[in-house]
Amino acid sequence: MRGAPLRGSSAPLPTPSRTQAVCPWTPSCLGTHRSPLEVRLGAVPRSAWGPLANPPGVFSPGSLLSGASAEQTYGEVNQLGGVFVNGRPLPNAIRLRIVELAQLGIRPCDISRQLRVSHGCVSKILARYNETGSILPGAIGGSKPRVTTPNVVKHIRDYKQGDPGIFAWEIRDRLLADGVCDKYNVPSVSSISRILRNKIGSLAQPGPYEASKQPPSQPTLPYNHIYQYPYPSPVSPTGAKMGSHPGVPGTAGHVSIPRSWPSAHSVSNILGIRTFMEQTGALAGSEGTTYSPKMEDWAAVNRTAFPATPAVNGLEKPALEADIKYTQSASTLSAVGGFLPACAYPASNQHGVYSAPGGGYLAPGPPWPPAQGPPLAPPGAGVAVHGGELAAAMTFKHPSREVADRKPPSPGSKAPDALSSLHGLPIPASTS
DNA sequence: CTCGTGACGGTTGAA
DNA sequence: AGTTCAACCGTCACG
Repeated sequence: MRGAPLRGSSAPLPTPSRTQAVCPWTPSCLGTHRSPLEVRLGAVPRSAWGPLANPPGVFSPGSLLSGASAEQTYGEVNQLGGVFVNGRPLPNAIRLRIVELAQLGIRPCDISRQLRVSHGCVSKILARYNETGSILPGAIGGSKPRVTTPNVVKHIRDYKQGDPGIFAWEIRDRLLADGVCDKYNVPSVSSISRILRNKIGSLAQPGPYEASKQPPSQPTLPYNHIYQYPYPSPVSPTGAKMGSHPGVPGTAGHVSIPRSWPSAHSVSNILGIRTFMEQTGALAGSEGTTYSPKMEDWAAVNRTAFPATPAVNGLEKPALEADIKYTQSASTLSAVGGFLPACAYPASNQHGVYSAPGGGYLAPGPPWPPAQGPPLAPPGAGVAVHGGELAAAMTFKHPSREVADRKPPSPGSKAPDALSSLHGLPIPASTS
């Protein structure tokens, strides 16, 4: 009922949106799924990104536009004028921005308008962030890690052989009892039945299965592995590993983003955001081109991302620049406060900006204290959790909130403060 | 006016 | 190689 006919892609872009989107988002994709950072930084998860990865090169905005391939489509425009790719996650940069703005106290509805992202999406991202501490989208596609690993199948077979009359639920219990599986990865009764039927039905066969491929996946690392949410593994939290360098793919990678938030970083991000937005007025510039620019961005983003280290460096500059620009922060804030009209959406240059931020997340990995306040921190805590930075943010929050609320006609007035705060942000409490 | 929520159409990747 | 399935996505519209 609700979904009226309009459905997701609100307006079918005039452009042909058919074809598979090439993932302009690539960047996002990268970043998003799995360990974005990781991916980019180096650990490219094989296939997963494959498609995505390629695209970057492929779909440079230019190409997109060029329309060479006729249909490359890429985006659609939502009711707010924002460009999105149906089915694909928003770019990390935007996701990050959403969270940052929220932490600054900007209301979701305002964030939605500013970034031209549906409020539902903003709500979802913020909710997710509060729950998991991650701004990253979940893993798309694929299947959950198999629970019926060879080892499990082997045990099932053993149980069955030992007691041909055993019921699936009994097997299940035994798997748990024997520690073969834990409650999270124990196969369902139906799965066990299927195994009995398909794989063990013909008990005789020892099962090519066993030997065959054993996914490295140990039962123990079920989801998170793949669906990595940023849970900082309890271990990492110390920040030890990840903390240090973002450059490093590892776990840090994916989680990284959220945690990384280098305060400073965040600041820069914010700044970046601004710039990005402002600069880009782009979208505004040419709506028609809209996508392309975006794509570019993304592509750009990706790129930056890709070149792992180098990228980082590259990023930095941009970031810095951004910062510098931002010094003017006032504008930024003002922007925030004042809310640029829709045009704010940065379509194009973002990448520049983004990249910076993107790198940002990666790189700085400091203080985010996911450590204690892991992902799951309570919603309320969510923000607070961040500890230093976030805390700072929080602090700002109120203020900023005020700012936001006021949205006084004269952005300038307060905004500046806010920004400055932001700068300070990282350590407001501590430093200041 | 906000915001949470669910349906929808879409993409992705493993099986 | 192609299909199926299940996961996720963002948008939209409702309440």
